Amino acid sequence: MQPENRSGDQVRRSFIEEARRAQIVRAAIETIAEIGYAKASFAQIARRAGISPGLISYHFAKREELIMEVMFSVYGSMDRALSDRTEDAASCTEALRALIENFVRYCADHAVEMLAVARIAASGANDAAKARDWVDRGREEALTELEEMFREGQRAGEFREFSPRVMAVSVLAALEATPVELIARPDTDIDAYADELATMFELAVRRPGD
Amino acid sequence: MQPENRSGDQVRRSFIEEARRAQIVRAAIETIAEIGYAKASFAQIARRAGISPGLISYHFAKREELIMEVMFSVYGSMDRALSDRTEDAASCTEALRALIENFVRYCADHAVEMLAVARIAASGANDAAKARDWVDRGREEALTELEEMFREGQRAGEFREFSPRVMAVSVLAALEATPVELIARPDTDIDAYADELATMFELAVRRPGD
Amino acid sequence: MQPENRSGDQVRRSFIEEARRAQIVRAAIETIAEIGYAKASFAQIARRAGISPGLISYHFAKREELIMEVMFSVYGSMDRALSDRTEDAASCTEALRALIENFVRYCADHAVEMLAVARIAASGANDAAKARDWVDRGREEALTELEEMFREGQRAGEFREFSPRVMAVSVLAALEATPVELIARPDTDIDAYADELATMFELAVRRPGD
Amino acid sequence: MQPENRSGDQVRRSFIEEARRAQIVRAAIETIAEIGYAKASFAQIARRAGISPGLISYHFAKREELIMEVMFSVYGSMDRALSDRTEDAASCTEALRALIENFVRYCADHAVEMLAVARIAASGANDAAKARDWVDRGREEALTELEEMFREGQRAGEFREFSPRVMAVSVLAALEATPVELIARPDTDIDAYADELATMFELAVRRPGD
DNA sequence: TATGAATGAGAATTCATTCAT
DNA sequence: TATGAATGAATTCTCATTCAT
Repeated sequence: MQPENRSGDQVRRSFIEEARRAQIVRAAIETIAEIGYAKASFAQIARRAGISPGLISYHFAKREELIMEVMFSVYGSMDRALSDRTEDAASCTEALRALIENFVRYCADHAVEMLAVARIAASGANDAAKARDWVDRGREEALTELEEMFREGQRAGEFREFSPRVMAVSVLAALEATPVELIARPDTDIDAYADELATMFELAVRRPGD
Repeated sequence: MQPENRSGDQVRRSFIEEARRAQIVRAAIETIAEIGYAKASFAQIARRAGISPGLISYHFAKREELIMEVMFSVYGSMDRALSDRTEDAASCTEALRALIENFVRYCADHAVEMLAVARIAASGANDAAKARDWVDRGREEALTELEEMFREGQRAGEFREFSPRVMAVSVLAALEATPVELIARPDTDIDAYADELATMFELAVRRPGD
Repeated sequence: MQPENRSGDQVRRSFIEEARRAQIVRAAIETIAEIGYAKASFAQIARRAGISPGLISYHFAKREELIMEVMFSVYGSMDRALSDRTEDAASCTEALRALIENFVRYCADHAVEMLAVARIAASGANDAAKARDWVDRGREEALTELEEMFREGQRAGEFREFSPRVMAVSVLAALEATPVELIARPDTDIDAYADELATMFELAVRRPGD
Repeated sequence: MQPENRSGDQVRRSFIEEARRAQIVRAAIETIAEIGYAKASFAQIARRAGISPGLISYHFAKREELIMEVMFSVYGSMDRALSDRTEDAASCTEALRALIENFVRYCADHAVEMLAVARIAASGANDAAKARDWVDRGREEALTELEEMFREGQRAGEFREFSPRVMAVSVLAALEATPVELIARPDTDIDAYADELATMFELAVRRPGD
């Protein structure tokens, strides 16, 4: 669901270095989710990680690199979680439901990460420009895949006639709105939420009368 | 669709001052929409307006005040545009369609403004905190109104049983996704887009079999 | 009690111009006394005078000029008030008492002006440098005159032996502390205050046993 | 002689950091004493300390914090120096003399510091407001203590009848005038100055005929 | 004369990044 | 590797002063 991975960053890194990088990325995610991108200075992130600000620069050449690592980390994990499970769908309707339910459940377990990347993408900061472009490309790919799925469902006579693009945009918007809602209302029944969403779009795409 | 207006800022302002303020607000909106909130410094905004950076401070006591004026300006105009037209709906279904179509058409005419306020709200910046709170309150009100509309439709037997909250969140998300889509694809047929969106949610809410 | 007057500012000024200048000087004095030198911007002074900030610059070439006019105005009036009355003293003791009592009474009537010039002199601001120098020269002259008075009293056998300089510094300090005290405690009985001060220094200077 | 010390700023600081802070405080004191509060910008202070302006902000969150540190530093040292020595006075007369002499001697050794805090207190600047309040409270306390001492001397029949308040104000004024005088006349004989001042006020307070 | 909008020169402050240790 | 002190660039904000009206 995301674009090509990190170009050619085939840098050999020791185990300990990888661990530090992961720790810093984790601290960055939490800090951004909690206080927002603009206030997530190296000082804040370092404080949360229990290290010194200089160490972040030691491990990441530029702030941009750290932010991109956040992206790779979050979307990598998300892609792994979602891709396994959407394959074996018997119909487009089932595939759509599976996609929505899996995504919502993933959000429930990773709301902080989702919030962090959303904040990065939304921030107009210079350091986040590359990340934003990357997210935008990823979003466009996701939209294309969704459109393709809708077109297939229409070809198969499973879905009614509608604009695959508008439907894709709306499904994606509804999905992306989930983390904020789950954080705002932590008591939300996840399965019910997922089912509501899936049902809503099932009704929106199915042939009338089916 | 937005919270109470500016408390008691009944400052008398000359015509020329009002014009300048409007010009600066306009330049701020365009700058934020184009290069993002974080990069929209006074220097950038002033450059676009063809004035000196100091003049912005001359007209707006704090950056926060400028940002709030952007909010008031955009949402004020939006409220005026949307409120007139949603009243006279014969049914909840019609009301929902009217709301969606009006909103989409408004977005088509004011995509830049909508993008700017979205970016302000998403920015974690300190100067935007008040604006973000204000938008959040407005969004919560909008959700409540939508939920109420759905509940009424359900009471009236017009809508099927579903979670008003999830539906409201999804409708709002789809609406809020519109400006980005319209800017990304300027050739989009607005009326078609609005109709697609309205139909989609009509099908999602109506009683099965109707 | 003050140094040579304004060097060569023999500018002819119309009556109306003099009136404006006086009005601005008055507003400056009140503003500085009330909110302090640092916050007494042209905007503040103009607001109090009911005019526009630009008009101050129209009448005073530099801020420094306005500040100097404040000085001339306050010390001019003070000199006039004090000089008339200290002449006809029969003894140094009487002269000292007359000086102290006259000064205290003058302070009581002009506390605001005295506070303003004190604040100007104490402010390290660039614009106040000339005024500060001028006050310093005036203070030095005043000290010299006091010292001379003490020496004369000592020569005449009226005063005990003491350091005229230390006594002069202390008398001046006590006098200069008066405005602040009178403003802090507006209910102070002026005549009693003046008498206390005069008596205190009479006892401090008189020959023991007298 | 000063109000309660810094509330609860028990921040752990490394040795090197403490040293830098002290160096900056020192540079601030000297700069303020030399060129005045208003001109003592971070740039000036940093130039004197041989560091970059940003480093001051690195060590002190706000300008106000630096200014308060100047206050704590100066008055802390002063309180330590004065409190030890005024306790064991056999009479009020002796206590008064001890107070005056100790203060003058302290001023002789710390004229620059005394000048700096006086300038801070006199500056109307916003950043100095807290310091000014603090000094004002301290001054009021000092006056109260002096008044109390005078009242006690009067009750004991040691002092004549006079207004303790006026005497306290005048003594404090004379003391506060000392640093300026000592800086203006560096050759002043300190012990003689102290003795003159003490004698002056002894004569002013003692019962006539004693 | 008078206005008040406009400028431009500082000011403090924030922060990624560097570097000596 | 790690620290955290230090730098320097960028930003907002303040104001005397200027200038078109």
